[in-house]
Amino acid sequence: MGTKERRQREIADRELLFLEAARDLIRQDGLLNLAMARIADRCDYAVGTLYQHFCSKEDLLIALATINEQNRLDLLRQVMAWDAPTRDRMAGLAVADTVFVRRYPEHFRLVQFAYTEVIWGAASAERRRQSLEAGKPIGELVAALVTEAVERGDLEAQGLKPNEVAMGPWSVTLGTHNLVHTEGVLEQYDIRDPYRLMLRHVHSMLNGLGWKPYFDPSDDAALDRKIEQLCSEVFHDLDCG
Amino acid sequence: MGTKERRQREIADRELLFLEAARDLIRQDGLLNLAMARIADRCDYAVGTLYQHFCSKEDLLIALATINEQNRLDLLRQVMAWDAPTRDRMAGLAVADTVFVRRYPEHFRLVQFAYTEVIWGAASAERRRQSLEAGKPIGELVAALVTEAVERGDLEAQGLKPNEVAMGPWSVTLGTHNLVHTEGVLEQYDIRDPYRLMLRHVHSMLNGLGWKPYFDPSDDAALDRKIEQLCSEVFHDLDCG
DNA sequence: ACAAATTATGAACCTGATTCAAAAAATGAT
DNA sequence: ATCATTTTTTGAATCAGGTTCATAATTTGT
Repeated sequence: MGTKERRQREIADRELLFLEAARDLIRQDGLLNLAMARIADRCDYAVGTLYQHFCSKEDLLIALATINEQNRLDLLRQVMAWDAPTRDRMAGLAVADTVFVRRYPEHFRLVQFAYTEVIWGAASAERRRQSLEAGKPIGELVAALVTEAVERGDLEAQGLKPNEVAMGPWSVTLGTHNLVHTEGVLEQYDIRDPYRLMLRHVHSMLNGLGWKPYFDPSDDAALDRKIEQLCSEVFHDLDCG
Repeated sequence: MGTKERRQREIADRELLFLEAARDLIRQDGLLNLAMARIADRCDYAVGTLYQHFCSKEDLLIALATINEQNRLDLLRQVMAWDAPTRDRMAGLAVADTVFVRRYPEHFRLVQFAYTEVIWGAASAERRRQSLEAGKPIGELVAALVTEAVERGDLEAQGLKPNEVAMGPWSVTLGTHNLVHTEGVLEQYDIRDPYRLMLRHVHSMLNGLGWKPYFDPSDDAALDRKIEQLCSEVFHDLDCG
């Protein structure tokens, strides 16, 4: 009795269809102008059908952020599987984010909004659970890398748990994404290439954490080489700017 | 003819009244449940009057975030005026934020929301201008500190402009505030004292930037002493946790 | 004390999210 | 293939809350 399964698959496909339509609309008209009716329209379904999948607009936004995070996870996994020193992989995770931003320009803006009390709180409990669940592997990935670095002698944990160490670079990247998406700020402070700067600052922090081998953040050519290497060895097919 | 001035003052006072009511309501019922009618109610004014001050709800949110930032600026200025090495003052700025959070628990959550495309884009151009304007002194303050540090030989800029250096610690603190306000995340990664960790990571980054004198981030007692010192010498009257 | 100008009011309006009764489609037993 | 039953889809109606604006109240100037 494959009918039920087919149906199941169709439903899942439709959910994806809605989310992709939402993504398109956000890219096209901005998050500000996203309307449920328009998403349904674009997919030639009635709004009621859309509500069969998402119990509210907020719910849909969390769902969208969540599948994006899953795509991001794929990228991070590739970096993790890279045959390179722990430090290069750690820095590589930040590079992966810059690549991801090019592919999903709206993602971190959406994240900033979606994980706000207002949106998060209005999503369904189940959806929130899924979202947290989807985030778990990312945390584990980074924690595993920290653990490996400690084991290999590249890093001293100095009393911090892996997650606590990870929170350092994490806050740098998250903070940067935020600054990038806060209009007017970069212009005001005349910061031209925030993501390049992010990579430098990540390296400064890794240096500060004593994560070996030391890397000179002011060596632009070396940074270029690292990025180039990662892109050719890991992101074969992707736009590395 | 002081009548006009008095009137002016009354208007300004009322604006503050509205903003404080909004702040109270946010603390009480959450940003999610903030309603314009309720703000007006609580102040015993009609909604129309509220709209005489703020052309939209988003406008009000930006205004609230802006006056909060001005209060934050006061705190940061105190740190800047502290008679201490540049590095202590830099780290002190982060400590100031932790103090500020205790006083205005909703602020960074509000900021995260308000500076989102959706809210920012719906506020009036004038309000946005004011908000950027209000943020300027904070940037200048930090930039001035970086410049001073370079002049005193505490720090090598290594080709970065003051603002670009400042973006390092800035992203760490901003990122941390974000993590703190993203529900479920700290629990999931079992991070108990994010702001303490933030201070450690700020120090790691300052070490990584080569900002002298070196400070051992794993020395808990030393960190406590620094915090204690700042609180007694600068924040006499404030709750330093 | 009065006309003109300013300001405050809140019911009505409007937008867009959400619901739900009715219609359509799918299922499955005969 | 037919029909009763169940499931799914539909979109007009409802609802919530932000916003407007004609009217009322107040202030100002003479």
